[in-house]
Amino acid sequence: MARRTSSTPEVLLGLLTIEPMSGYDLGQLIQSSIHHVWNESYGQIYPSLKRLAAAGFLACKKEKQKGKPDRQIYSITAKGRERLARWLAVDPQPEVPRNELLLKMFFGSKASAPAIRQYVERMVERETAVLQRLDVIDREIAANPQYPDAPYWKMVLRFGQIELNAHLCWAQETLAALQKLSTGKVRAASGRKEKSHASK
Amino acid sequence: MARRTSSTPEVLLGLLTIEPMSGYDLGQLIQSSIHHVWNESYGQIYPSLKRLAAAGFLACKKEKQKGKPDRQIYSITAKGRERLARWLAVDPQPEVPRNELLLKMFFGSKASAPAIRQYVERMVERETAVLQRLDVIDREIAANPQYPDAPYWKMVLRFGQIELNAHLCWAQETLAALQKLSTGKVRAASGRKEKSHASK
DNA sequence: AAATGCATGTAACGCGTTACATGATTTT
DNA sequence: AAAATCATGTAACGCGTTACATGCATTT
Repeated sequence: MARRTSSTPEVLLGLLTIEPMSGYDLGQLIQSSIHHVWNESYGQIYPSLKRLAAAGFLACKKEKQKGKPDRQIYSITAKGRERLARWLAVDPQPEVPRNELLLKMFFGSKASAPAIRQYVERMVERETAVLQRLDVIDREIAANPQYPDAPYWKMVLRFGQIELNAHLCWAQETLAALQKLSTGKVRAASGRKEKSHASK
Repeated sequence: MARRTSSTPEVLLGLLTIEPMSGYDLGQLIQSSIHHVWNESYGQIYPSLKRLAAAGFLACKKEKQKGKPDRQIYSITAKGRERLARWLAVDPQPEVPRNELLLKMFFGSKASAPAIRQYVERMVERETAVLQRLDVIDREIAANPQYPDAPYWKMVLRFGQIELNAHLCWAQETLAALQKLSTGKVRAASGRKEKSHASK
């Protein structure tokens, strides 16, 4: 019966080791830091925080604001740190791969040649943009060496840079192969026409 | 309210363009072909096939077997091919990234140094093994050039090879960085001890 | 005698996104 | 006047895995 496998509570615990924050802050921080590695929506964040606080992994202080609703500021407890440590001691499990681009390419002969080329070109656009964003993050990390996790953040960042560059290499190779494939087909077709009387 | 985004029906339609098959066959085929790109469990496959057949995207023939239960052989219909083509004409959407290894590394300072090294070493073991499996698949594709999708299968395969090699490069770099980080810490700690009287 | 494989399927459950609700403040 | 931002939260729904059920045949 589908035992729990989600890391959502641990992400929140981990980010709250940086400093106490509200659910809204956590959502913002996820967007600006680990967005390329992990994602959480508010629909997950708020209920998770409540459960974690109820179980004693987090403490919650209400911060009153004029006009705006109260901010619920959560901070990690000793119990929460223990849970985070237990989770970090377990080897990370590989994700189930789900790559829609590759899936569609796998059925390439059923798609149009321009459509497939566009799959790859769009991917190049997307990932080139991400690479540029990683450069910005790189400078942010370099500017904040006071955080004890900074060297690890750098390693995570390097993963993204190396992987995305590899993807771009693949894209170049693939666009060339697609080109060859379509010209090859055209030539074979016109060749068949020209000497169709000689076939078989 | 969470409109449908799953590609499960289309995977099944796509694989059934190769040849008519049963749900069990499809499960086996997924394991042996696109397992590194996409995954489906029987709990998804069987109900999906039923729905697709009920909607006219697939036809179903019962094949009686002695002893064993009947095999339900599904084949794609013209309507099914249209649906597949419509799906292939839409640009693939990038997946939401969820990489537990990188997530745990992000919180590296809260984990033990040996644990983190092990994250990376285990990944190297896993992905090295996958690279070898891809080599086997490579030879299988080369031995079966009669399938019209074979050139595309090769491109998908190349993606895996290039990406995994990039991961292994990152792993080398990261293991070296982790080494430096821990020796640096040890030196700083022993340095502090030796001239603690001089500190601050 | 017990375990594994073939082959089909259903039920339960956890996960995660999206949509919606609220309400004040600030910006356009 | 309308839209966006801050800030919190809930409800509905689809997705996907796991566990279970069945039953015969073959293997250990």
